[in-house]
Amino acid sequence: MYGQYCGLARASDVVGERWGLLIVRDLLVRDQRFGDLKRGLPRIPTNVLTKRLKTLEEAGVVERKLLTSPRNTVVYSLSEFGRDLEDIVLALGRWGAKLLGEADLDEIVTPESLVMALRSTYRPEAVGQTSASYELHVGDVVLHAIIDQGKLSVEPGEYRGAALTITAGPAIRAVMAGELTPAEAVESGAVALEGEVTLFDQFAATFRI
Amino acid sequence: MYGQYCGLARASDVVGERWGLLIVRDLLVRDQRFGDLKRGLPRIPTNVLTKRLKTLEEAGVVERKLLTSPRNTVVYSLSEFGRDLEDIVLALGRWGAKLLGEADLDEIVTPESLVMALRSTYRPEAVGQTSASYELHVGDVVLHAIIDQGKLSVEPGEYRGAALTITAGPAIRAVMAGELTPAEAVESGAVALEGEVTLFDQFAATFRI
DNA sequence: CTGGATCCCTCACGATACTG
DNA sequence: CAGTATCGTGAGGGATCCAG
Repeated sequence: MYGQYCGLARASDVVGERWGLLIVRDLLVRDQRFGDLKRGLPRIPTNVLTKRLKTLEEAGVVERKLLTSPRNTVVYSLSEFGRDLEDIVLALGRWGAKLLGEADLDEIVTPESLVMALRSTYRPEAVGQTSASYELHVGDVVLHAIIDQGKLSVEPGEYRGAALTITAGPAIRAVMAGELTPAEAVESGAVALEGEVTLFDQFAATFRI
Repeated sequence: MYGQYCGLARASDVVGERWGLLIVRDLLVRDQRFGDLKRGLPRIPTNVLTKRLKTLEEAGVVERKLLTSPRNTVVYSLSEFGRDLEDIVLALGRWGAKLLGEADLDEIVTPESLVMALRSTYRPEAVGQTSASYELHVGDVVLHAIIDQGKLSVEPGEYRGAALTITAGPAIRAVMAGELTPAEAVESGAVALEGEVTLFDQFAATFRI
């Protein structure tokens, strides 16, 4: 399509089209059904989603699995080749995060986007070999991050027993970008804490744009 | 444009549009004038190139410089922020290289694409602390790679005094992918060597898809 | 209800010609 | 050389509809 015999051109063909990498992002968090993807990417037309999934499948990035367990449904899953995109998606998300200012009013945050945001901004050197656990609420989105001896796991959903529960709006980005100190964020009411509130400083140091 | 408050979505806005990353690729090799970019990307319409350059400039990825030295001309150059894309472009090119089969007849190889191909497939562990220098000819494209104590430099153009000069077609990919042994490639005439021909084995081990 | 297919409209892209 | 102008086409956006 670009007329170039070049790896980057081939990659652009497969995952460089509109919506392509966002679909991969969501699949990196967990397997998804068609409707899940549509819910996570509300602005994508269904015909485009269908087309992208077909392209990705033909390129060996995505696998289409038929589930018979509850009833016949389709699940989309990344192949091993597709999973190789993880570091690239994380790096590109980290790069693009520097372009994030305030959120537009019509912009949403999804569980998948936030999970990848935390995974991409994680700084192992900030935590050393310590451990911690956070439950994060941003709007309706709930996810949790567990750091076990320096190893990070971020997943969607609640985590009972999190050491610290953080409730915030998109302003959480300002904290992660260092534009707002943790103390200021709490004071202004932009962030609410529950649990070991002193851990919030560590959170802000651990996830950094 | 995607309705998501997400770093990856912002990155897709800026460099994810058609031709975007290929323009960045070419600028990673060297500063380029409008005509240089057009020559390196023959299939891009000039109005699209104009638009992309404007988008990239507004995002702070590209800087537009006015040269007065020979005469008034414009040169496009990556900003520091734009240079941060280097590892991502290399990784994505490496990933996409796995999708490269035979070249289509209408596909071209440019100096920029080949330079980045070598940079992205370089395996430092294959050379250790040794040194070597290669001049590579693929079609009309000439470039050279110099490895000095394990440190790689790949640039367009000739290099007088290269230890080994390699002349090949797109089949050089098959060697780098391990589908063709260096010996087979030479025997079949797909690759011609000049200089320290025994170095070709090392070349094939050093640049690996 | 899920997993799409279809329709229609718009706009971005592609090709080419032209200008300061 | 560095774009701008014009115009045709195809892909994307949005809503609705349909089959299992």
